[in-house]
Amino acid sequence: MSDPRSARKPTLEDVAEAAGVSRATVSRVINGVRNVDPKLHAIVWQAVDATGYVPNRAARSLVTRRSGTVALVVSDAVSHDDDPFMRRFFADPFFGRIVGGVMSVLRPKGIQLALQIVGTDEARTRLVGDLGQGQADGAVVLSLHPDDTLPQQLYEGGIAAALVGRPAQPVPISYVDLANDAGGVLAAEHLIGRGCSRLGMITGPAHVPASQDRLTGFRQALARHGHAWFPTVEGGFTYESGETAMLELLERQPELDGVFVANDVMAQAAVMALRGRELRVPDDVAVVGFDDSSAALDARPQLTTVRHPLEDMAAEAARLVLSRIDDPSLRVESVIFDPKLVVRQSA
Amino acid sequence: MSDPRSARKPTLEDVAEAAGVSRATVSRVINGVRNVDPKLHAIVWQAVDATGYVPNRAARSLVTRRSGTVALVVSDAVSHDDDPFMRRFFADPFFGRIVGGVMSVLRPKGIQLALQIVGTDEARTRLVGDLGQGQADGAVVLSLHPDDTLPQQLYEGGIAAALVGRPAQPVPISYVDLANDAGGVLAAEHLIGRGCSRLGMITGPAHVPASQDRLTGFRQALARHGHAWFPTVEGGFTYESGETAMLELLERQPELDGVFVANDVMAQAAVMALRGRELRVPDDVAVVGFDDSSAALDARPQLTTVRHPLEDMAAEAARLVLSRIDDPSLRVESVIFDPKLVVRQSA
DNA sequence: TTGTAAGCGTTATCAC
DNA sequence: GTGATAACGCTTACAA
Repeated sequence: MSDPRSARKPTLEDVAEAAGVSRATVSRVINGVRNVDPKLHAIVWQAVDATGYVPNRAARSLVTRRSGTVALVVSDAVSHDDDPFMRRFFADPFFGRIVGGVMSVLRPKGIQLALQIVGTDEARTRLVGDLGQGQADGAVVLSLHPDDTLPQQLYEGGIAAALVGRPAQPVPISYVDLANDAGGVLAAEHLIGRGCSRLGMITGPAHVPASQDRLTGFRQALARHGHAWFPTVEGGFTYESGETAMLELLERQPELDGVFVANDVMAQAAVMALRGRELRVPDDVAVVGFDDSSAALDARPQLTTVRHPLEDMAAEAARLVLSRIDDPSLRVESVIFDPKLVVRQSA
Repeated sequence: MSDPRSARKPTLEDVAEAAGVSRATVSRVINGVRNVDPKLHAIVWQAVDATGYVPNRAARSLVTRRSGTVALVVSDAVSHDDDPFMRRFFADPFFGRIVGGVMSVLRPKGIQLALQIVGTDEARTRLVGDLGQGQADGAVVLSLHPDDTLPQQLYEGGIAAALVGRPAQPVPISYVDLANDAGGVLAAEHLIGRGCSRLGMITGPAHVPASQDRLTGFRQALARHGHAWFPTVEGGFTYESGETAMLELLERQPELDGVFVANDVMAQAAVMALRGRELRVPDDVAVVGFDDSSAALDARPQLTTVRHPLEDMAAEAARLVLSRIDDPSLRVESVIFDPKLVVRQSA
């Protein structure tokens, strides 16, 4: 074959000719439509092979009105291109784990994943238009901002979509989420179970619903055990903030013997801060993290933590989108995952 | 608007009617072709607005033979769906940083990013076919395995592509890479400059070209300064392996006063291991990492490290692909980035 | 069971 | 400068 770029790519017509049948028959064979003579079946596939035919997606979706693509949309408040937040976001395992989860269900079905980042209202509106036009058949959505309007717009646009994480505002769109409060309960029970009595918590940012829920669950479980009050310090899910928060918590409650930290990265930092204060983990202070990320494994001692099954959740979100594409009349659905406690060495 | 899903989407024809012009004129206006009466220009855009028209990508690319999509291909040796390696890969910031870099150049141009994972030879062959057919106009490729055949296949298929990282086998395809050896030199000079004389290195996996280059650079620089030999231990780029390697290195050279570690994660582990041995960093042993990842910032003391500008490199790879799409006759090009030393506290 | 032919929504080549 | 009109490659009634 000469220059493959200039060479005209074989079409259905070419295959048909090579097989001595009509274009329609070839199409049927390729798409696995029944009512085709088994003999032709073989002949056609042979011709496909001989010609090196590959279906043209554009032509196909033009008529089927299906793109065979699902979009993974990251919707953020403000993100010009070199937005430091987005830089951090992409570098965070959170993003990759979701991609991996979504891929695990899309790939076997031969469905494409198209990545979309929308930071402005204009971009959001355009996205909904593009999706409505069929650029993708549906979307798995990561809505990063509490008052993001995208979920509502997707609903109004009639787009098949599923959110990863409960929407801050109630919207008739399917979503998957983690029972974050149950995670808080798990942490509390474990800490109390091992005899801790002077507890504290390093929370995530107050405006993040998941943070709130973790705190709520932790608080309620402690209350059930008679701990009406405990000190909390708000962190920002970063290592730095975890370190600072731990130190502040220690100041507020020097007798501390157990901490629940809203994510592993901060927990890892907390452990280091405690060691810096000559406090042994878990003997003097027990630490429970959240996520079961690599930070939990990389901490010394390794972190006892609450497992956040992000990959599974993202995969389920993809499944929700797919089933809704198949049958748009399906009712809105939410799937809540239960967190599990992973006991290691820090508590 | 009734049910947006069933509603027929407006086409060029509808806009044309609303504007009182022909389909062709509307097309011209939308695509910014000159030779259009400025008055009509305004009228048409108004009609577009009024009708809520959004161009149909499939129809457009059917005729233009352009998909407006670039693929980000991850080519791995063996990856069935729940392959633990891929799980780790996606959770690693490496992946996300590349996505971010690629997106930063694609997004402003309105080009889609389609993610593709190919783990088997069959998948690779199909991918090349799909790309040849125009599923995407080009590809940014992450080839994870030393004897990956994909680069060669892409070349033979005449696909516009650029690799992130030098291909293990020489192939006439553009790529971007980091001068890893120069990074090794930087580390050596710095360590020697601060007076270290009993040095060692924790390398990456031997089969990874980048690992080799970092070692080579480090070795050559040391040789220039009269250090003919130094102990090395091979790690696997993981925290765990960094910890083990550090301990072994210490056993081989108890007098160690400086280490170069091939990535930050292992360096972070090394620092912890040293502290566990009651050795102060950097006073007793200086540590230089590689990557300037979040692990460098999260380590205590924070890591002096060699910056790996992954985002910039990925962005450049995207640019190479784009220019090659524009002009397929462009010659193969490689862009090598220079690493920089980031001095913090560990050395 | 197979073939014929009518679109799908654009862009691009012509005349006008 | 603008408007018909012919592709682009495929799926899918409808006929045979």
